[in-house]
Amino acid sequence: MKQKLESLLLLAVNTLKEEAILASDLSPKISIERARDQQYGDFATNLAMMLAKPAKMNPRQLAEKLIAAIPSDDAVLKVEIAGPGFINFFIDPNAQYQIISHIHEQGAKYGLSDFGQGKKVQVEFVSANPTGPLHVGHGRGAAYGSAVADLLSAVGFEVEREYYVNDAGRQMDILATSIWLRYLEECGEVFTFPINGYKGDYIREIAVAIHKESSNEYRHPQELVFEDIHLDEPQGGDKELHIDGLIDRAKTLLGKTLYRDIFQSGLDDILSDIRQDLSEFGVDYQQWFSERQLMDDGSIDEALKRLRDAGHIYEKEGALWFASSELGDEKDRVVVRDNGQSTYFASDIAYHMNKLDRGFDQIINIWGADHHGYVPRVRAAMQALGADDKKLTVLLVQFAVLYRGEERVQMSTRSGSFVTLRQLRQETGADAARFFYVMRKSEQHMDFDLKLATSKTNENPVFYVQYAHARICSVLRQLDEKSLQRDSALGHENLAMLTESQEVALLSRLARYPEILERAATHYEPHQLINYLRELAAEFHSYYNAHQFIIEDAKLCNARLNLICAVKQVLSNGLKLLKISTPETM
RNA sequence: GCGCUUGUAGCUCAGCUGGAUAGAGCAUCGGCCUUCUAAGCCGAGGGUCACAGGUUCGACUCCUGUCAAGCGCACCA
Repeated sequence: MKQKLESLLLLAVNTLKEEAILASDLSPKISIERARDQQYGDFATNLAMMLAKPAKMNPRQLAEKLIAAIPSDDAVLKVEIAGPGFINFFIDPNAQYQIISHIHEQGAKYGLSDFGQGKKVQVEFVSANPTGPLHVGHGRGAAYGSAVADLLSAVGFEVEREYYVNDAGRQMDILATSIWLRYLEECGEVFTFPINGYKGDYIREIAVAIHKESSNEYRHPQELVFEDIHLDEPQGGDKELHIDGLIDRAKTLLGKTLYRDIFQSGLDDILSDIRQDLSEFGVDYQQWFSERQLMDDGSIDEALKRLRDAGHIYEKEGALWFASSELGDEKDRVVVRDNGQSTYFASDIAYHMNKLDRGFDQIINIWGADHHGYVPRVRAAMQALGADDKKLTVLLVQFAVLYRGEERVQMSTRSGSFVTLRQLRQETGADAARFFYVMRKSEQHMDFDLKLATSKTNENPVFYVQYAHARICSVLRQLDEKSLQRDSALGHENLAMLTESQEVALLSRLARYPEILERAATHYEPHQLINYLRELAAEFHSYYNAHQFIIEDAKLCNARLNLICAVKQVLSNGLKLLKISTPETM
C-alpha cells in the first residue's frame, strides 16, 4: 500500500514538473508514514512541506496542486490537506479487509520476508568465559542476541549464531587450579583457599566428581603445594602473585597431561552446563568457536604475520605492538608480551580474521557495554587485515543492575555470590525472563528488580500479551461447547461488516506486522516487536470488552471470528519468534 | 583528564528516516462481571522531554556547550 501511494505521488510530482510548477531537476525523496491518529486517515506524507521551499510556494497551496495531480485509484477513498501541509490518505476499508484473508493464507509465515536476500550474517553473543555458570547479567545478552538473530533470519538473512569460547588464558588456569585445590581438600589436605580462586559451589562439585573417579591420582601433600609460594593477601602478600604461583605449582606437580585432565574436565563440565542453560532459555548456536583452537592451528601466528607484512607491527621493550593508533584507536596495543605469550587481543585479531575468511557479509558482535573501549582496536585490526570494517557491527548491551526491592545486589563470579540465569528462569519462568530482558532498548541501562520479576502475579507484561492469545483460544473453545461451527467462508464474505472503531484499529495494526519485523530486524531492536505485540494485545482486550463475538447474526459473528483468528495468528507468530510460549489457557 | 552510553510523568520505560494535542505500565483516584477467562476494560489526575544556545516552515529527535549518572581508558580476559 505504501508503495502504491508512493508511485501515485511520483506521478503527481511529474505532472507538476510538466506544468513547470516544480523545477524539473527536483527529485524529492517521497516518504509515506502511517498516520498517528485515525482523524488523519491511514497514511500521510510531508511531501508538500519538503517541496515548499524549492518551489517557493506555501505548503498548503502546493499540497492542493499535488492532490489535484494525483491519479485516482480504487484503493484511495479520499485525500486531504491538514495542518501545515500534510497530505493525508484515506484508504478504502475494503482494501484493508484483504489483510485478514492474507493472514489466514500465510499462517505462520505471515510477516516473514526475503528482505535480507539470503545474505550471510554472523551473530556472536554471550561468549562468557567458561569459568562458571551464566548469571543474570549474561541473560540480557543471551535474550537480546538470540532475538536479533531470530529477527534477521525472519526477514530473510542467513544467520549463523556463534559462541566464542575463551578456553585459553589465565582465567582458565585459575579455574583449573581452583578445581585442583578443592580436589586436594576432598583428599583430606587442609589449607587456606586462595582469595583469588573461584569459590563457587560448582567448583567443589567438579572436584568431588574428579575425586570419585580417580581417587588420589592428582594428590600432592599441601606442604609441597604451598612451599615457597608468595603469600596471599590476607597474610600480607599479593593475591595475584599468590594465585599465579599456585598455577605454576599445579602445572609442575601434575605434569602436562594430568594438569590438562583437570583443566579439560572443568571446561567440559562448565561448558556443557552453559550450553544446556542457554538451550533451555531458547538460545541455540550453530557454532561454538574455541579460542584455543586459534592458538593450536597457527591462526594467531598467521594473523600476526599478515599484520606484520602490511607494516602494522613493531617491536618495543621486548614486546610486539600493533600500531592501531594509526587506524583510529587511541593508542597502540601489545599483541605479544615480552614473555613471548600472545595477548587476548591477538586471539581476537585472529578470530576476526577467521570470521572474515568464512565469508560473512555482515559480522555482528554483541558485547557487554563495559567492552565499548575495545571496539576501535578491533576495527583497526580489521582495516589492517585489509577488510572493510563496515562489515562489523558491534552492538553494546548495557548491564542490568540487579535490585532486590530497594537493595542493590552485588555480584561477583569469583566469590561465587551471584544470581544465575538458571535461578532466574526457575523463579520467573523462561517466558517472563526473555520478555523482560528484550522489552527495553539494549543500550538503555536497565534496573532488574528481582522481587518484581519473580513476583509471579501481575505487573509482568508478558502475561498481558499471552492472555490475549489465551482469550481468543477460549472464545474458539466456547464455539465448540455451544456446538457451533465457525464458517470462515461466510465470515470472509462479510468482512465489510467490521466497522467498529476497535475493528478498524485492529485491521490496520495487523497490516503493520511485516513492517515492524523488518524495522526491528534492521535496527537490531527486538523491543519494537514487543511493543507491537503489547499494542496489538491492548487493542484486542479493548475490543473484547466492547463487543461480543459469539452472537446470533451468523454473518457478523463469522466476520469477527475471522478477525480475531487473524489476531491470534499474529500474536502467535510474534511470540514464537521471540521464543515465548503461546498458552491456550491461563 | 580523555572517550563511549544514558538523562522523557512519583517509579520503570516507549516515542518509527525531524512532523500534527509527547504515550504505555506500575502507583493514586473513580467506574465496569446474571453475557465469549476481571491476569481484562472505561475514565481522571500527573510533563519546563536535564539545562542553555543553534540549524529548520517545524526539534524529545540533528549540532555545540554545560550539568548529572553508568561504564571504559593493562604486556587481565
